[in-house]
Amino acid sequence: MVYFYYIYKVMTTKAELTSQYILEVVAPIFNKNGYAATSLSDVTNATGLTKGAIYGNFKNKEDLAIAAFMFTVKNMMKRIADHLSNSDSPIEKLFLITDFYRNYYDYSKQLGGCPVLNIGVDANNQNTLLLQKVRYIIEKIQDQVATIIEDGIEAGEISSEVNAMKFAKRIDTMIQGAIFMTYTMDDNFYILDTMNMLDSIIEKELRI
Amino acid sequence: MVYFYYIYKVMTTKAELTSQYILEVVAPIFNKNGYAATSLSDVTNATGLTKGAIYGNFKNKEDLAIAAFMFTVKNMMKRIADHLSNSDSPIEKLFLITDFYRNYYDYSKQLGGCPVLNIGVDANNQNTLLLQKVRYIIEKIQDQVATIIEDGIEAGEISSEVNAMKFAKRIDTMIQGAIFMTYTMDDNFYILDTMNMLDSIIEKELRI
DNA sequence: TATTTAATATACCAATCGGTATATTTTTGG
DNA sequence: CCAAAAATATACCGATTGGTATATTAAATA
Repeated sequence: MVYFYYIYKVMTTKAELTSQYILEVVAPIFNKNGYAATSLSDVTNATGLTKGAIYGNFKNKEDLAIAAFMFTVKNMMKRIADHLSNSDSPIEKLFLITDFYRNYYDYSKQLGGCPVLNIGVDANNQNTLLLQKVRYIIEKIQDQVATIIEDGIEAGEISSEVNAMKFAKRIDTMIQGAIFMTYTMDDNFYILDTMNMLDSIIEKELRI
Repeated sequence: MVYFYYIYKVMTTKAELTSQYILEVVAPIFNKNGYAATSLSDVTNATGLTKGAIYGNFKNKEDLAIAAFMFTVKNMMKRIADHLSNSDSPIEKLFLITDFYRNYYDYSKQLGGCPVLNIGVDANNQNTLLLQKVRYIIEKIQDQVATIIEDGIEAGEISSEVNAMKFAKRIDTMIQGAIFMTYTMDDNFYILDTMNMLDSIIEKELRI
């Protein structure tokens, strides 16, 4: 069998290539179904591999689920970072965040839904390790938003009276609520309306 | 065995009494764990009953899960209705809603979490019947909030320029986001901060 | 190309899954 | 209190669960 050697050189082993492939295929399934509702048959059927291959690359089901969550989240956060690179202005970056989430319903469907929402709810009172990962990601996202706001204050774009972290948490909370409602009701109104609302809040309460 | 006959007269059959008992015990378990992660052993262990009793009162696992969800939601909505009866003023009722949710974290923990959030996420792409029930409840809640706003407009308490349904959806979206964040991060800040925010929005954008 | 090593497939494990047919017990109405 | 009916318990079903030990195959090295 022939591999892409330039990738192969970076990945070094075939198992790492297989691990990557497994995650690509399996991540949306775990994200969509949740941990308990995803069986190893689902995994082997979707990948076309056997249990031997799966357990050769991942310690157990939990290990695979965690890796799948991190895989999805890293892709998503890279995508957001790319989008935010479209402006150097902190306040414009905030508008780019709402802009990103206006297309989030279509985009996240490919991932099997919003990983933070789905795994956050699924792991609560179920899987401690997975829940820890979700919390870590939420904190990371909020830190990044808070940093943008602080940069905006330093740059003189945003009022210095704003509590950056508190505001970042508010933005995050409203976005997650909108995502939940849009998915549950299958209605993009919630995301679009919330992003409009957030834009006007940023305009009124943040901009100097 | 001796029953409470005054209840017994209302309930007529012993099976209905048992059904009620099963739901009381099982509803928090389904709400906490989700459908797939709740097994019939969980149900029989928690109730101290056997499969015969469970399947004598409910058609199957799905039927039981739906009944459990409706049981929790009806209790919750009665509780909200009771709380809102503390005022006759529509705008005061809106403040009573945020007031209710300020204590929601502690209260809903007894239920095994927020049923709308938990089952909404769990049933998405998994259980069609259950998802339909969740949607029905969300619409019902939003209709009730919209009616309060419309009553407020009629009573001259709320600006007539407000789109009642749109505003009700916004309130609902923000509350659900706050609940998700508070549960996932195990931090009541999100609910408390969001309720403060909602209060000031009601004050600024609704009150005449 | 031969040999070692890594990766995957196969076959199997006990335990548990949701569900059911039937036996037993409990409750009900006369 | 007794017979009929309702409700619950028991014992079982095939299928599937996550996981593993071992056999086989593919890949890397020399």
